[in-house]
Amino acid sequence: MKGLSRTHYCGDVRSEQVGEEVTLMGWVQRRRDHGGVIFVDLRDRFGLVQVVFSPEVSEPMFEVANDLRKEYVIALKAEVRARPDGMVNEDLKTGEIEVYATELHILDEANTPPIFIEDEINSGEEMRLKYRYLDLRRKPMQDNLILRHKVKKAVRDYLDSNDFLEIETPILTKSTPEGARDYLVPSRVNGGKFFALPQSPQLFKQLLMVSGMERYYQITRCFRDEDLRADRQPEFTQIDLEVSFMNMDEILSLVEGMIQEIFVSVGYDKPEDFPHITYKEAMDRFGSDRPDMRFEMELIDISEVVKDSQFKVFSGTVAKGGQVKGINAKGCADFSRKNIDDLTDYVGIYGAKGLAWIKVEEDGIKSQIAKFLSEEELDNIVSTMGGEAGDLLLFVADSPKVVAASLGNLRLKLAKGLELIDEGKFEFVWVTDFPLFEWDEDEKRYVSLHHPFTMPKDEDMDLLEGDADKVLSQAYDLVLNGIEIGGGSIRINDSELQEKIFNLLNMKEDEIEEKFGFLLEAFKYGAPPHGGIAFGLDRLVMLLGGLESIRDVIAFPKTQRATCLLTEAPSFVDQKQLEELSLEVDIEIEEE
RNA sequence: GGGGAUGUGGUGGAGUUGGUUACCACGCCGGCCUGUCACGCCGGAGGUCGCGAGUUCGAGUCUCGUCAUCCUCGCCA
Repeated sequence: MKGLSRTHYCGDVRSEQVGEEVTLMGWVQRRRDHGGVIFVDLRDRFGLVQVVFSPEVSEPMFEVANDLRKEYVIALKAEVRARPDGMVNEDLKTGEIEVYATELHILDEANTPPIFIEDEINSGEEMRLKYRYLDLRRKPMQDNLILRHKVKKAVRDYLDSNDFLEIETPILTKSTPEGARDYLVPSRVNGGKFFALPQSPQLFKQLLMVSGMERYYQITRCFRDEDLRADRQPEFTQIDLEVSFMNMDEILSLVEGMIQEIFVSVGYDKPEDFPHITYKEAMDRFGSDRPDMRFEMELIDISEVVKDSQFKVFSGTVAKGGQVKGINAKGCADFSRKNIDDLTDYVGIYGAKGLAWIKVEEDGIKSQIAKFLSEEELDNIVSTMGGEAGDLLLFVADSPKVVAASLGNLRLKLAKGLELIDEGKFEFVWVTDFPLFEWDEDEKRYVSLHHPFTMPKDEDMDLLEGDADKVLSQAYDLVLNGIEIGGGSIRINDSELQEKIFNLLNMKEDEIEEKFGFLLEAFKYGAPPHGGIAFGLDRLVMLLGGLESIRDVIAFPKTQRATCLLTEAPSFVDQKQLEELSLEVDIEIEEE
């Protein structure tokens, strides 16, 4: 660094330093050449400061300043001066001063960057990902990573003060059945065998409870080889924790404290309300197990009202065990045919075969289904739906699953379109009382809704014999603004009950022994009651930052095809590497 | 695996019913300028229109295929 030693960050120079000599380092944001004087905005992580180069100070230095271009890395000595009258820049934290360069060194030249280093996004995401290191020079991206850091620090401070220990668990671990597809890692030493990257540290954290660690946490990477979304990456970060000797309510209030600490530490109001809703109620009222509580527009069941109607689409669906539900789009009676057709297409994505509508207008009802319904039935429907003049009532008749998915998502779409959502608001809700099992039609067996280590509710234990699909679990999800940010459960700590659950999942004795024998064995040596939860750090930071995608809070995220545009991973490997790993690749490798 | 959107100089976009030399902004290069801060002014360079076929006298534009990025259904214990 040409023997210089940095004395200040660019963004930190203030009027107090007027008259002092400072040594600054950073990147050239912009150069303004006025012939006789050159201004350079110098940028580092902490801000911008205006540097003035004058030939009167040093002719050779001025010549060097002439060669400066965007993103050159420079070091300089300069005198801090107050700006002349009327020259103060209100938009800059350092706007009251400028620094007069006395010595200038170019530490590294720079090619013209392919994307602009500006606060506003001026490039497509493909460019931003390919040149991620440049995208990360932009202040909004730096702010996102700073926010992420603050959240992690708040988590560590809070959990540390509550006697939690941060303990690492293996990244190379064992493939498990159930759940998401594993990322596999071949073992060279044990040819033909594979490690799996963890989908979560679930089994290890339970073993740590058997070890008597009592309170464990870890901010750790998890891997799932499934298709990506705006809020799903193949590797993502969990705030994972587990405690012994706490019941569900105690765990929930413990983590509510953590959430409060996080919010306060990043400058938001402390959230106070963490209401509870059961899974069933969430599905009934919102058509989702992660309801967005920032607005109303709940789903209303009209099955009883229409079950005997002449309109076969409604009555027939009810007769077959389906349901008819609707939502009331307040004030939307002026929607055009085209609008409604679009909404019909939209619910089609979720399997709905149609979307019935009723417009409630001053002079009566307008509806494509009015002719199939009696006046009394129509009146009944409108009053059940709370319909008033100006409202648009929208209905789906189908299986409960399709009704929930289509109306639940329609509710969200309408709310966004009608701007019913206060974007500055944070609304939490705990979803509890999840079913323990779900019937898998493809595999013709029960699968765990949460995971196989989840404790059934005490009062449902006897239902395990014969009525397994009715058993509720001691599982809980924390939902924020319609996004699941955390989920956990009280775990089974009894090897006999655990074996019974495995059996209900139709797992064979030898499979249980091979996959989970070590866990069942561990539970025979005194396992404390325990439970825990894992938060999706990326999603949480995304929400706190008011962002649309977790890619914006991950330094080097993957594309939707699960590739890295920067490193071009994944890639083919040498034949020699494959041979060492006892692997053969069964696809044509295209010539470069 | 399915549905949808997008792809045009370095970047972001426009490009009509298929028809002269593909346009604009920013950026870049050169010149001028001692108070700018998205500096200004003058001049200049820079394009296989993602890729491959097809239709046509003629394709950025139409058709088919393919690749990439994004949104999404399935999937995600």
